[in-house]
Amino acid sequence: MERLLQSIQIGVNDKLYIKDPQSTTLGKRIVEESILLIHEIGFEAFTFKKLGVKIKSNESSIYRYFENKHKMLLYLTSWYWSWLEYKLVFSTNSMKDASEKLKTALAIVTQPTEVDSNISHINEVFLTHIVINEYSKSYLTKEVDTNNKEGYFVIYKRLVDRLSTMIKEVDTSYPYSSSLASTVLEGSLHQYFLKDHFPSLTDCHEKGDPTNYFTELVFNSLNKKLNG
Amino acid sequence: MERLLQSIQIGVNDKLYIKDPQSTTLGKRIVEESILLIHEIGFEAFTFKKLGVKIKSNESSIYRYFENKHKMLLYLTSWYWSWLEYKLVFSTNSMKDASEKLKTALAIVTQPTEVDSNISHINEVFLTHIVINEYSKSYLTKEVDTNNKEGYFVIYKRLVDRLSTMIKEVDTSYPYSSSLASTVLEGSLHQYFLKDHFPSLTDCHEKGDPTNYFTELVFNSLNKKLNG
DNA sequence: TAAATATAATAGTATTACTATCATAACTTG
DNA sequence: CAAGTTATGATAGTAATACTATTATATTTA
Repeated sequence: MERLLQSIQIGVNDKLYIKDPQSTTLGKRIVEESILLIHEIGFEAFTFKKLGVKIKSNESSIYRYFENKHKMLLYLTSWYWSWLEYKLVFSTNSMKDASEKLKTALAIVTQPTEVDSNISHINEVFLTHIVINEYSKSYLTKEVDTNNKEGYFVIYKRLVDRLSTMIKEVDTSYPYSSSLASTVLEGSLHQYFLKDHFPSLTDCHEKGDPTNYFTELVFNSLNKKLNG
Repeated sequence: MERLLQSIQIGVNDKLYIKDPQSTTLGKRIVEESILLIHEIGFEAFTFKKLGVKIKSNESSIYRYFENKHKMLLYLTSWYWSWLEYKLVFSTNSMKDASEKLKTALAIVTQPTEVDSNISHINEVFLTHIVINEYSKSYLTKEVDTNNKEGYFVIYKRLVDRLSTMIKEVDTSYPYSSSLASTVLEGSLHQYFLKDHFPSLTDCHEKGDPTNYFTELVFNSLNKKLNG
Protein backbone atom coordinates (compact mmCIF):
# COMPACT_ATOMS: atom_id res chain seq x y z
CA MET A 1 0.00 0.00 0.00
CA GLU A 2 2.80 2.37 0.81
CA ARG A 3 4.09 2.00 -2.73
CA LEU A 4 0.69 2.69 -4.18
CA LEU A 5 0.32 5.77 -2.04
CA GLN A 6 3.66 7.04 -3.19
CA SER A 7 2.49 7.24 -6.75
CA ILE A 8 -0.74 8.96 -5.92
CA GLN A 9 -1.36 12.66 -6.06
CA ILE A 10 -3.18 13.83 -2.97
CA GLY A 11 -5.52 16.38 -4.47
CA VAL A 12 -6.90 19.35 -2.60
CA ASN A 13 -9.17 22.15 -3.81
CA ASP A 14 -7.02 24.51 -5.87
CA LYS A 15 -8.75 27.57 -4.49
CA LEU A 16 -6.99 26.86 -1.21
CA TYR A 17 -3.71 28.18 -2.58
CA ILE A 18 -2.60 31.00 -4.84
CA LYS A 19 0.28 29.03 -6.30
CA ASP A 20 0.47 25.26 -5.96
CA PRO A 21 2.99 24.58 -3.18
CA GLN A 22 3.60 21.09 -4.64
CA SER A 23 4.98 22.72 -7.81
CA THR A 24 8.15 24.26 -6.39
CA THR A 25 10.89 23.56 -3.89
CA LEU A 26 10.02 26.63 -1.87
CA GLY A 27 6.36 25.61 -1.87
CA LYS A 28 7.21 22.20 -0.49
CA ARG A 29 9.43 23.70 2.15
CA ILE A 30 6.63 26.06 3.18
CA VAL A 31 4.24 23.15 3.64
CA GLU A 32 6.81 20.93 5.29
CA GLU A 33 7.96 23.51 7.80
CA SER A 34 4.51 24.96 8.44
CA ILE A 35 3.49 21.54 9.80
CA LEU A 36 6.47 21.50 12.15
CA LEU A 37 5.88 25.07 13.28
CA ILE A 38 2.12 24.77 13.83
CA HIS A 39 2.74 21.55 15.70
CA GLU A 40 5.33 23.29 17.82
CA ILE A 41 3.69 26.62 18.72
CA GLY A 42 0.02 26.04 17.86
CA PHE A 43 -2.12 27.64 15.18
CA GLU A 44 -2.92 30.81 17.15
CA ALA A 45 0.73 31.78 17.64
CA PHE A 46 1.72 30.66 14.14
CA THR A 47 2.43 33.51 11.70
CA PHE A 48 3.86 33.70 8.19
CA LYS A 49 6.58 35.95 9.55
CA LYS A 50 7.76 33.28 11.99
CA LEU A 51 7.55 30.65 9.26
CA GLY A 52 9.64 32.89 7.03
CA VAL A 53 12.37 33.07 9.65
CA LYS A 54 12.24 29.29 10.14
CA ILE A 55 12.63 28.48 6.46
CA LYS A 56 15.03 31.40 5.93
CA SER A 57 12.71 32.83 3.36
CA ASN A 58 10.56 35.88 3.30
CA GLU A 59 7.07 36.50 4.64
CA SER A 60 6.06 38.00 1.30
CA SER A 61 7.13 34.85 -0.52
CA ILE A 62 4.79 32.75 1.61
CA TYR A 63 1.92 35.09 0.80
CA ARG A 64 2.44 34.21 -2.86
CA TYR A 65 1.49 30.62 -2.04
CA PHE A 66 -1.24 31.08 0.54
CA GLU A 67 -3.69 33.94 0.97
CA ASN A 68 -3.58 33.64 4.77
CA LYS A 69 -2.94 31.15 7.51
CA HIS A 70 -6.55 30.02 7.65
CA LYS A 71 -6.42 28.89 4.02
CA MET A 72 -3.14 27.18 4.82
CA LEU A 73 -4.82 25.27 7.63
CA LEU A 74 -7.61 24.28 5.25
CA TYR A 75 -4.97 23.13 2.77
CA LEU A 76 -3.11 21.04 5.34
CA THR A 77 -6.21 19.44 6.80
CA SER A 78 -7.64 18.75 3.32
CA TRP A 79 -4.38 17.03 2.51
CA TYR A 80 -4.75 14.92 5.65
CA TRP A 81 -8.33 13.89 4.89
CA SER A 82 -7.40 13.13 1.30
CA TRP A 83 -4.56 10.93 2.54
CA LEU A 84 -6.91 9.12 4.96
CA GLU A 85 -9.44 8.67 2.19
CA TYR A 86 -6.87 6.94 0.01
CA LYS A 87 -5.88 4.66 2.83
CA LEU A 88 -9.55 3.87 3.37
CA VAL A 89 -10.31 3.19 -0.28
CA PHE A 90 -7.27 1.01 -0.87
CA SER A 91 -7.86 -1.03 2.23
CA THR A 92 -11.52 -1.68 1.65
CA ASN A 93 -12.34 -1.71 -2.06
CA SER A 94 -11.51 -5.36 -2.57
CA MET A 95 -13.62 -6.46 0.37
CA LYS A 96 -16.93 -8.15 -0.17
CA ASP A 97 -18.36 -8.71 3.28
CA ALA A 98 -20.01 -5.48 4.37
CA SER A 99 -19.31 -6.00 8.07
CA GLU A 100 -15.64 -6.80 7.53
CA LYS A 101 -15.38 -3.80 5.24
CA LEU A 102 -16.88 -1.48 7.83
CA LYS A 103 -14.68 -2.95 10.53
CA THR A 104 -11.58 -2.26 8.43
CA ALA A 105 -12.77 1.24 7.63
CA LEU A 106 -13.32 2.02 11.31
CA ALA A 107 -9.83 0.80 12.10
CA ILE A 108 -8.33 3.03 9.41
CA VAL A 109 -10.07 6.19 10.60
CA THR A 110 -9.60 5.61 14.34
CA GLN A 111 -6.07 4.18 14.46
CA PRO A 112 -3.26 6.44 15.57
CA THR A 113 -0.85 7.65 12.90
CA GLU A 114 2.42 6.37 14.18
CA VAL A 115 4.85 6.23 11.35
CA ASP A 116 5.72 8.76 8.74
CA SER A 117 4.93 6.81 5.60
CA ASN A 118 7.33 9.01 3.64
CA ILE A 119 5.04 9.79 0.76
CA SER A 120 6.57 13.17 0.55
CA HIS A 121 7.90 16.09 2.51
CA ILE A 122 4.81 15.86 4.72
CA ASN A 123 5.19 14.44 8.21
CA GLU A 124 1.92 12.60 8.73
CA VAL A 125 2.45 12.05 12.44
CA PHE A 126 2.72 15.77 13.12
CA LEU A 127 -0.05 16.50 10.64
CA THR A 128 -2.35 14.12 12.51
CA HIS A 129 -1.53 15.99 15.68
CA ILE A 130 -2.45 19.25 13.95
CA VAL A 131 -5.74 17.80 12.75
CA ILE A 132 -6.57 16.69 16.30
CA ASN A 133 -5.74 20.08 17.77
CA GLU A 134 -6.77 22.49 15.04
CA TYR A 135 -9.24 20.96 12.59
CA SER A 136 -12.33 22.28 14.38
CA LYS A 137 -11.01 25.81 14.00
CA SER A 138 -11.10 25.45 10.24
CA TYR A 139 -14.90 25.26 10.19
CA LEU A 140 -15.98 26.92 13.46
CA THR A 141 -15.96 30.33 11.81
CA LYS A 142 -18.42 32.90 10.53
CA GLU A 143 -17.23 32.04 6.99
CA VAL A 144 -18.15 28.32 7.09
CA ASP A 145 -21.02 28.58 4.68
CA THR A 146 -19.13 30.52 2.02
CA ASN A 147 -16.08 28.30 2.51
CA ASN A 148 -18.30 25.27 2.17
CA LYS A 149 -19.86 26.61 -1.02
CA GLU A 150 -16.39 27.13 -2.43
CA GLY A 151 -15.74 23.45 -1.86
CA TYR A 152 -13.13 23.69 0.89
CA PHE A 153 -14.58 20.75 2.79
CA VAL A 154 -15.44 18.36 -0.06
CA ILE A 155 -12.86 15.74 0.85
CA TYR A 156 -13.99 15.55 4.46
CA LYS A 157 -17.62 15.37 3.38
CA ARG A 158 -16.82 12.59 0.93
CA LEU A 159 -15.06 10.67 3.67
CA VAL A 160 -18.06 10.92 5.99
CA ASP A 161 -20.23 9.84 3.09
CA ARG A 162 -18.06 6.79 2.39
CA LEU A 163 -18.29 5.73 6.03
CA SER A 164 -22.02 6.40 6.09
CA THR A 165 -22.51 4.24 2.98
CA MET A 166 -20.56 1.38 4.54
CA ILE A 167 -22.75 1.63 7.63
CA LYS A 168 -25.88 1.44 5.50
CA GLU A 169 -24.48 -1.59 3.68
CA VAL A 170 -24.37 -3.41 7.00
CA ASP A 171 -27.79 -2.27 8.15
CA THR A 172 -30.11 -0.60 5.64
CA SER A 173 -32.69 0.09 8.31
CA TYR A 174 -30.40 2.17 10.52
CA PRO A 175 -31.68 5.75 10.31
CA TYR A 176 -28.61 7.64 11.58
CA SER A 177 -25.81 6.48 9.29
CA SER A 178 -24.56 10.00 8.52
CA SER A 179 -24.69 11.09 12.14
CA LEU A 180 -22.90 7.95 13.21
CA ALA A 181 -20.21 8.41 10.56
CA SER A 182 -19.62 12.05 11.53
CA THR A 183 -19.64 11.11 15.21
CA VAL A 184 -16.93 8.53 14.63
CA LEU A 185 -14.65 10.87 12.67
CA GLU A 186 -15.04 13.86 14.95
CA GLY A 187 -15.26 11.71 18.08
CA SER A 188 -12.07 9.90 17.29
CA LEU A 189 -10.09 13.14 17.10
CA HIS A 190 -11.74 14.20 20.34
CA GLN A 191 -10.83 11.00 22.20
CA TYR A 192 -7.18 11.43 21.18
CA PHE A 193 -7.27 15.00 22.46
CA LEU A 194 -8.83 13.91 25.76
CA LYS A 195 -6.25 11.18 26.18
CA ASP A 196 -3.50 13.81 26.13
CA HIS A 197 -5.16 16.60 28.10
CA PHE A 198 -8.22 15.32 29.97
CA PRO A 199 -7.45 11.64 30.69
CA SER A 200 -10.32 11.36 33.18
CA LEU A 201 -12.82 12.06 30.39
CA THR A 202 -11.85 9.07 28.28
CA ASP A 203 -11.20 5.35 28.64
CA CYS A 204 -8.96 5.27 25.59
CA HIS A 205 -5.56 5.11 27.18
CA GLU A 206 -4.01 2.23 25.29
CA LYS A 207 -3.10 2.04 21.65
CA GLY A 208 -6.04 0.06 20.27
CA ASP A 209 -8.69 1.59 22.54
CA PRO A 210 -10.21 4.20 20.20
CA THR A 211 -10.65 1.57 17.49
CA ASN A 212 -12.20 -0.90 19.92
CA TYR A 213 -14.46 1.71 21.45
CA PHE A 214 -15.79 3.03 18.15
CA THR A 215 -16.05 -0.42 16.56
CA GLU A 216 -18.22 -1.59 19.46
CA LEU A 217 -20.19 1.64 19.40
CA VAL A 218 -21.00 1.28 15.72
CA PHE A 219 -21.72 -2.45 15.61
CA ASN A 220 -23.87 -2.31 18.72
CA SER A 221 -25.98 0.26 16.94
CA LEU A 222 -26.50 -1.94 13.89
CA ASN A 223 -28.67 -4.99 13.47
CA LYS A 224 -26.10 -7.19 11.84
CA LYS A 225 -23.49 -7.71 14.50
CA LEU A 226 -19.84 -8.30 13.81
CA ASN A 227 -18.89 -11.99 13.71
CA GLY A 228 -22.48 -12.84 14.53
CA MET B 1 -37.78 23.80 38.06
CA GLU B 2 -37.55 27.27 36.60
CA ARG B 3 -38.29 28.71 40.03
CA LEU B 4 -35.63 26.59 41.65
CA LEU B 5 -33.09 27.65 39.07
CA GLN B 6 -33.90 31.29 39.69
CA SER B 7 -32.75 31.05 43.26
CA ILE B 8 -29.55 29.25 42.46
CA GLN B 9 -26.19 30.83 42.00
CA ILE B 10 -24.47 29.53 38.94
CA GLY B 11 -20.92 29.31 40.17
CA VAL B 12 -17.87 29.54 37.95
CA ASN B 13 -14.18 29.45 38.85
CA ASP B 14 -13.34 32.88 40.29
CA LYS B 15 -9.97 32.96 38.56
CA LEU B 16 -11.85 33.41 35.30
CA TYR B 17 -12.56 37.04 36.11
CA ILE B 18 -10.72 39.91 37.77
CA LYS B 19 -13.85 41.40 39.26
CA ASP B 20 -17.06 39.38 39.57
CA PRO B 21 -19.31 40.55 36.72
CA GLN B 22 -22.37 39.36 38.68
CA SER B 23 -21.58 41.92 41.40
CA THR B 24 -22.29 45.11 39.45
CA THR B 25 -24.67 46.51 36.87
CA LEU B 26 -21.83 47.17 34.46
CA GLY B 27 -20.54 43.63 34.95
CA LYS B 28 -23.93 42.18 34.12
CA ARG B 29 -24.21 44.37 31.05
CA ILE B 30 -20.76 43.25 29.92
CA VAL B 31 -21.78 39.59 30.17
CA GLU B 32 -25.23 40.15 28.69
CA GLU B 33 -24.01 42.09 25.67
CA SER B 34 -20.90 39.98 25.11
CA ILE B 35 -23.20 37.03 24.46
CA LEU B 36 -25.16 39.01 21.89
CA LEU B 37 -22.02 40.33 20.22
CA ILE B 38 -20.13 37.03 20.08
CA HIS B 39 -23.27 35.41 18.73
CA GLU B 40 -23.54 38.12 16.11
CA ILE B 41 -19.98 38.50 14.82
CA GLY B 42 -18.24 35.35 16.10
CA PHE B 43 -15.47 34.97 18.64
CA GLU B 44 -12.63 35.77 16.23
CA ALA B 45 -13.98 39.18 15.26
CA PHE B 46 -15.15 39.95 18.79
CA THR B 47 -13.04 42.55 20.65
CA PHE B 48 -13.42 44.42 23.93
CA LYS B 49 -13.28 47.66 21.97
CA LYS B 50 -16.33 46.69 19.93
CA LEU B 51 -18.12 45.51 23.06
CA GLY B 52 -17.31 48.85 24.70
CA VAL B 53 -18.96 50.72 21.83
CA LYS B 54 -22.00 48.41 22.01
CA ILE B 55 -22.56 48.91 25.73
CA LYS B 56 -21.54 52.58 25.54
CA SER B 57 -18.79 51.94 28.03
CA ASN B 58 -15.07 51.90 27.78
CA GLU B 59 -12.66 49.19 26.66
CA SER B 60 -10.59 49.79 29.79
CA SER B 61 -13.61 49.20 32.02
CA ILE B 62 -14.14 45.78 30.48
CA TYR B 63 -10.51 44.91 31.12
CA ARG B 64 -11.21 45.50 34.80
CA TYR B 65 -13.64 42.55 34.72
CA PHE B 66 -11.91 40.15 32.35
CA GLU B 67 -8.23 39.67 31.64
CA ASN B 68 -8.85 38.93 27.98
CA LYS B 69 -11.48 37.59 25.64
CA HIS B 70 -10.33 34.01 26.03
CA LYS B 71 -11.00 34.10 29.77
CA MET B 72 -14.34 35.67 28.99
CA LEU B 73 -15.18 32.76 26.71
CA LEU B 74 -14.17 30.35 29.46
CA TYR B 75 -16.39 32.28 31.86
CA LEU B 76 -19.40 32.18 29.53
CA THR B 77 -19.02 28.51 28.65
CA SER B 78 -18.46 27.57 32.30
CA TRP B 79 -21.66 29.39 33.09
CA TYR B 80 -23.43 27.36 30.41
CA TRP B 81 -22.15 24.01 31.67
CA SER B 82 -22.98 24.97 35.23
CA TRP B 83 -26.51 25.82 34.14
CA LEU B 84 -26.83 22.50 32.30
CA GLU B 85 -25.48 20.65 35.31
CA TYR B 86 -28.19 22.15 37.53
CA LYS B 87 -30.86 21.18 35.06
CA LEU B 88 -29.42 17.68 35.00
CA VAL B 89 -29.21 17.32 38.77
CA PHE B 90 -32.69 18.66 39.45
CA SER B 91 -34.28 16.51 36.80
CA THR B 92 -32.64 13.27 37.82
CA ASN B 93 -31.87 13.23 41.54
CA SER B 94 -35.27 11.94 42.60
CA MET B 95 -35.20 9.12 40.08
CA LYS B 96 -34.63 5.57 41.23
CA ASP B 97 -34.54 3.51 38.06
CA ALA B 98 -31.05 3.79 36.58
CA SER B 99 -32.20 3.43 32.98
CA GLU B 100 -34.92 6.04 33.30
CA LYS B 101 -32.45 8.34 35.00
CA LEU B 102 -29.93 7.97 32.21
CA LYS B 103 -32.62 8.47 29.63
CA THR B 104 -33.66 11.72 31.28
CA ALA B 105 -30.06 12.86 31.56
CA LEU B 106 -29.43 12.22 27.88
CA ALA B 107 -32.51 14.21 27.00
CA ILE B 108 -31.33 17.15 29.12
CA VAL B 109 -27.88 17.30 27.55
CA THR B 110 -28.94 16.73 23.95
CA GLN B 111 -32.15 18.75 23.76
CA PRO B 112 -32.05 22.12 22.01
CA THR B 113 -32.23 25.21 24.19
CA GLU B 114 -35.28 26.91 22.85
CA VAL B 115 -36.55 29.32 25.42
CA ASP B 116 -34.77 31.89 27.47
CA SER B 117 -35.64 30.73 30.96
CA ASN B 118 -35.05 34.24 32.28
CA ILE B 119 -32.87 33.29 35.20
CA SER B 120 -30.96 36.45 34.68
CA HIS B 121 -29.55 38.81 32.14
CA ILE B 122 -28.13 35.80 30.30
CA ASN B 123 -29.79 34.71 27.09
CA GLU B 124 -29.46 30.94 27.20
CA VAL B 125 -30.52 30.43 23.60
CA PHE B 126 -27.72 32.60 22.26
CA LEU B 127 -25.31 31.20 24.83
CA THR B 128 -26.08 27.68 23.61
CA HIS B 129 -25.31 28.84 20.10
CA ILE B 130 -21.98 30.24 21.32
CA VAL B 131 -21.15 26.95 23.05
CA ILE B 132 -21.88 25.04 19.83
CA ASN B 133 -19.74 27.35 17.73
CA GLU B 134 -16.94 28.36 20.08
CA TYR B 135 -16.55 25.92 22.98
CA SER B 136 -13.86 23.83 21.28
CA LYS B 137 -11.72 26.95 20.92
CA SER B 138 -11.64 27.33 24.69
CA TYR B 139 -9.58 24.14 25.10
CA LEU B 140 -7.91 23.63 21.71
CA THR B 141 -5.00 25.84 22.73
CA LYS B 142 -1.38 25.51 23.77
CA GLU B 143 -2.43 26.59 27.27
CA VAL B 144 -4.94 23.75 27.91
CA ASP B 145 -2.85 21.99 30.48
CA THR B 146 -2.14 25.05 32.60
CA ASN B 147 -5.74 26.21 32.21
CA ASN B 148 -6.89 22.77 33.27
CA LYS B 149 -4.62 22.80 36.31
CA GLU B 150 -6.07 26.15 37.29
CA GLY B 151 -9.50 24.52 37.31
CA TYR B 152 -11.05 26.30 34.33
CA PHE B 153 -12.76 23.15 33.11
CA VAL B 154 -13.96 21.61 36.40
CA ILE B 155 -17.65 22.07 35.71
CA TYR B 156 -17.47 20.44 32.32
CA LYS B 157 -15.42 17.57 33.72
CA ARG B 158 -17.91 17.09 36.55
CA LEU B 159 -20.74 16.97 34.03
CA VAL B 160 -19.00 14.28 31.98
CA ASP B 161 -18.36 12.41 35.21
CA ARG B 162 -22.04 12.59 36.22
CA LEU B 163 -23.08 11.18 32.86
CA SER B 164 -20.40 8.53 33.04
CA THR B 165 -21.58 7.45 36.49
CA MET B 166 -25.17 7.17 35.28
CA ILE B 167 -23.98 4.99 32.40
CA LYS B 168 -22.13 2.72 34.81
CA GLU B 169 -25.24 2.48 37.00
CA VAL B 170 -27.06 0.98 34.04
CA ASP B 171 -24.27 -1.37 33.04
CA THR B 172 -21.34 -1.88 35.38
CA SER B 173 -19.54 -4.05 32.88
CA TYR B 174 -19.37 -1.42 30.15
CA PRO B 175 -15.71 -0.41 29.88
CA TYR B 176 -16.07 2.91 28.02
CA SER B 177 -18.41 4.95 30.21
CA SER B 178 -16.21 8.06 30.24
CA SER B 179 -15.57 7.94 26.52
CA LEU B 180 -19.25 7.45 25.85
CA ALA B 181 -20.20 10.34 28.12
CA SER B 182 -17.68 12.68 26.50
CA THR B 183 -18.76 11.51 23.05
CA VAL B 184 -22.37 12.37 23.82
CA LEU B 185 -21.61 15.86 25.13
CA GLU B 186 -19.16 16.82 22.41
CA GLY B 187 -21.05 14.91 19.74
CA SER B 188 -24.31 16.62 20.54
CA LEU B 189 -22.80 20.06 19.99
CA HIS B 190 -21.28 18.75 16.78
CA GLN B 191 -24.57 17.40 15.43
CA TYR B 192 -26.23 20.77 16.01
CA PHE B 193 -23.41 22.46 14.15
CA LEU B 194 -23.69 20.02 11.24
CA LYS B 195 -27.44 20.51 11.08
CA ASP B 196 -26.89 24.22 10.41
CA HIS B 197 -23.84 24.10 8.16
CA PHE B 198 -23.28 20.58 6.81
CA PRO B 199 -26.77 19.03 6.68
CA SER B 200 -25.56 16.12 4.55
CA LEU B 201 -23.30 14.95 7.38
CA THR B 202 -26.10 14.43 9.87
CA ASP B 203 -29.52 12.81 10.11
CA CYS B 204 -30.60 15.11 12.92
CA HIS B 205 -32.83 17.51 11.06
CA GLU B 206 -35.91 17.47 13.26
CA LYS B 207 -36.26 18.74 16.79
CA GLY B 208 -36.04 15.50 18.76
CA ASP B 209 -33.46 13.81 16.53
CA PRO B 210 -30.25 14.43 18.49
CA THR B 211 -31.89 13.07 21.64
CA ASN B 212 -33.21 10.01 19.83
CA TYR B 213 -29.93 9.39 18.08
CA PHE B 214 -27.80 9.61 21.22
CA THR B 215 -30.30 7.73 23.40
CA GLU B 216 -30.25 4.84 20.95
CA LEU B 217 -26.49 5.04 20.63
CA VAL B 218 -25.99 4.82 24.38
CA PHE B 219 -28.57 2.16 25.19
CA ASN B 220 -27.51 -0.05 22.30
CA SER B 221 -24.05 -0.01 23.82
CA LEU B 222 -25.26 -1.13 27.22
CA ASN B 223 -26.47 -4.51 28.36
CA LYS B 224 -29.58 -3.36 30.09
CA LYS B 225 -31.78 -2.02 27.34
CA LEU B 226 -34.31 0.73 27.78
CA ASN B 227 -37.84 -0.50 28.48
CA GLY B 228 -36.59 -4.04 28.25
C1' DT C 1 22.04 36.85 -23.84
C1' DA C 2 17.68 38.99 -23.06
C1' DA C 3 13.41 38.46 -21.19
C1' DA C 4 10.50 36.50 -18.02
C1' DT C 5 9.60 34.81 -13.71
C1' DA C 6 10.51 33.78 -8.79
C1' DT C 7 12.12 35.23 -4.64
C1' DA C 8 13.99 38.58 -1.18
C1' DA C 9 14.13 42.90 1.17
C1' DT C 10 12.09 46.77 2.82
C1' DA C 11 8.51 49.82 4.05
C1' DG C 12 4.07 50.91 5.28
C1' DT C 13 -1.02 50.45 7.16
C1' DA C 14 -4.95 49.31 9.95
C1' DT C 15 -6.22 46.56 13.60
C1' DT C 16 -5.61 43.96 17.76
C1' DA C 17 -4.61 43.22 22.40
C1' DC C 18 -3.30 45.06 25.55
C1' DT C 19 -1.00 48.72 29.69
C1' DA C 20 -0.74 53.07 31.91
C1' DT C 21 -2.27 57.38 33.45
C1' DC C 22 -5.38 60.79 34.74
C1' DA C 23 -9.98 62.76 35.23
C1' DT C 24 -14.46 62.44 36.81
C1' DA C 25 -18.54 60.34 38.63
C1' DA C 26 -20.86 57.67 42.20
C1' DC C 27 -21.27 55.65 46.30
C1' DT C 28 -19.92 55.10 51.41
C1' DT C 29 -18.87 56.26 55.90
C1' DG C 30 -17.88 59.23 59.88
C1' DC D 1 -23.21 66.65 54.29
C1' DA D 2 -18.28 66.61 53.52
C1' DA D 3 -14.27 63.73 52.64
C1' DG D 4 -12.58 59.67 51.28
C1' DT D 5 -12.85 55.70 48.59
C1' DT D 6 -13.90 53.19 44.71
C1' DA D 7 -15.78 52.64 39.94
C1' DT D 8 -15.85 54.16 35.56
C1' DG D 9 -14.47 56.91 31.48
C1' DA D 10 -11.25 59.11 28.33
C1' DT D 11 -7.06 59.32 26.21
C1' DA D 12 -2.58 57.86 24.89
C1' DG D 13 0.74 54.66 23.89
C1' DT D 14 3.10 49.98 22.56
C1' DA D 15 4.29 45.71 20.39
C1' DA D 16 2.57 42.42 17.44
C1' DT D 17 -0.40 40.81 13.73
C1' DA D 18 -2.02 40.43 9.19
C1' DC D 19 -1.55 41.98 5.66
C1' DT D 20 -0.30 45.23 0.78
C1' DA D 21 2.89 47.48 -2.16
C1' DT D 22 7.14 48.43 -4.20
C1' DT D 23 11.61 47.67 -5.62
C1' DA D 24 15.72 44.85 -6.02
C1' DT D 25 17.99 40.74 -7.01
C1' DA D 26 18.37 36.06 -8.27
C1' DT D 27 17.15 32.18 -11.25
C1' DT D 28 15.12 30.03 -15.10
C1' DT D 29 13.82 29.72 -19.91
C1' DA D 30 13.44 30.97 -24.72
